[in-house]
Amino acid sequence: MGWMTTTEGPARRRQVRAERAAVDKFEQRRAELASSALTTLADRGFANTSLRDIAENSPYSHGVVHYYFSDKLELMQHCIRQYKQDCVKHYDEILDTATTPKELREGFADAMVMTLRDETTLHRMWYDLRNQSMYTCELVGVIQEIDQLLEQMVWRVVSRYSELAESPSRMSSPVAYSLYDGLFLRALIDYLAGKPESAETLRRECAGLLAMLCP
Amino acid sequence: MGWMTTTEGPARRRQVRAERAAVDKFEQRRAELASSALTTLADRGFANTSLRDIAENSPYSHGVVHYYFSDKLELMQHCIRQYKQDCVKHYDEILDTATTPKELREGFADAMVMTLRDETTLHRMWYDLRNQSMYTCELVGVIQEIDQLLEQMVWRVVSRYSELAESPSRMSSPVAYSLYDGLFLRALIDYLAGKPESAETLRRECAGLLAMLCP
DNA sequence: CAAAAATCTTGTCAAGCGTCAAGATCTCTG
DNA sequence: CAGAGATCTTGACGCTTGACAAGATTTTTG
Repeated sequence: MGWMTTTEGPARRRQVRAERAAVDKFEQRRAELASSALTTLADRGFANTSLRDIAENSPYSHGVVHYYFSDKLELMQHCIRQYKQDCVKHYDEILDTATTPKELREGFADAMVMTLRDETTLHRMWYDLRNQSMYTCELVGVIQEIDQLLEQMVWRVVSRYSELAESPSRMSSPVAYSLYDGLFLRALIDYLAGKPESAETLRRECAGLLAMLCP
Repeated sequence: MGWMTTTEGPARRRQVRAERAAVDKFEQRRAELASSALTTLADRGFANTSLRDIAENSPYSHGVVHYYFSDKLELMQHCIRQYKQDCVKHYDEILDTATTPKELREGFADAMVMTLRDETTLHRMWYDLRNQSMYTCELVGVIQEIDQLLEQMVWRVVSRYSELAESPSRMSSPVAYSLYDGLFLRALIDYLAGKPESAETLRRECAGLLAMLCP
């Protein structure tokens, strides 16, 4: 046994390494294209994004898309999964650092406002894709994954707040998420409609809602 | 003076009537097309609806659209305004009939559930169009009109509830609307994803939120 | 280094889009 | 009823789309 048998000589090992490298490269290209797609989707919207647009925002030509993805839909799915990985990063560290209800309340509200300001178009895209999933059943699965992730994030905040405030939450996890989602979506729409003050409004509302959920 | 001068003889009056009839007919055709457009948008979505699709759901051929509308966008705008007229009808009568907090709470929750069940695709379309308005600034105006209408409707319910419960509301009008919108949108997504039980969940949540807003 | 495999570019295809214009058809007017 | 005007159909246009295939180019293999 061990790693030096007749069937696993140096040649074989080299081949394995090569295969792994090839796979990695393949996945890396897919990631690259998906990233270009995210950029494009963010500023042009699902309805107005063509595969050529996406390729133009990448180092490659339009034909390459079909080399790495079978379909426009498959690209979209990969796209959304990729978005998912970054979308709740900031929030968890707030949970760890906050030690008082007030701190958590304001930290969370801050984070929401930052998200609104710094990732405006990215979240516009999220809502656009989620809407698409109401028409395109192939997207339902991936969208649900992210929705779940976001719900869990909100719930971690709410239940931690409940701990710190020593008061039980008055709402279930899905409801808490729906409410915060409603607030954020409204703020986003207003923000994009040319009302920058909606950011500060969102801050107050987020903090207020948290206080309301655990009186 | 009066209506029988030399310039306003029978001929003139007939002409006026004809003109009015022509105008009415013109407006009626626009309404007819807008209605077909609403049907089409509701089941195919903004991204997948062409002017030919719309014409196919109408008694006319595709060319006629450009006889009554200068533009696809103008049709959309007319469309949305038309949707607006029906979208909050049911709710006001609940306000008039309810005499106790419980009655209002359950009446309102009922109405929301009915809307979810009976006008599923129509409201999917509403969210689709509202999303489009984040990319297409020509739509912002009309969308805001409806958003305002919906907000006012929610606010009438909340403040009436506050009266009946003899307890001041803890939330502003925009916040109340955002929260209910969040609940409804979530229920709609789940409902369309094949979870009919989300209707009953929505009922409980709507009633619960009202109770929470005015403790 | 040469053959083979992987990767990328380019050009093409049919289909569908919004828009428009010419002319058929219907309706009203004098 | 004849002519005029309003209304509607039909077919066409230039363009974009997702998809694909043939071949150029690069990378890997023996």
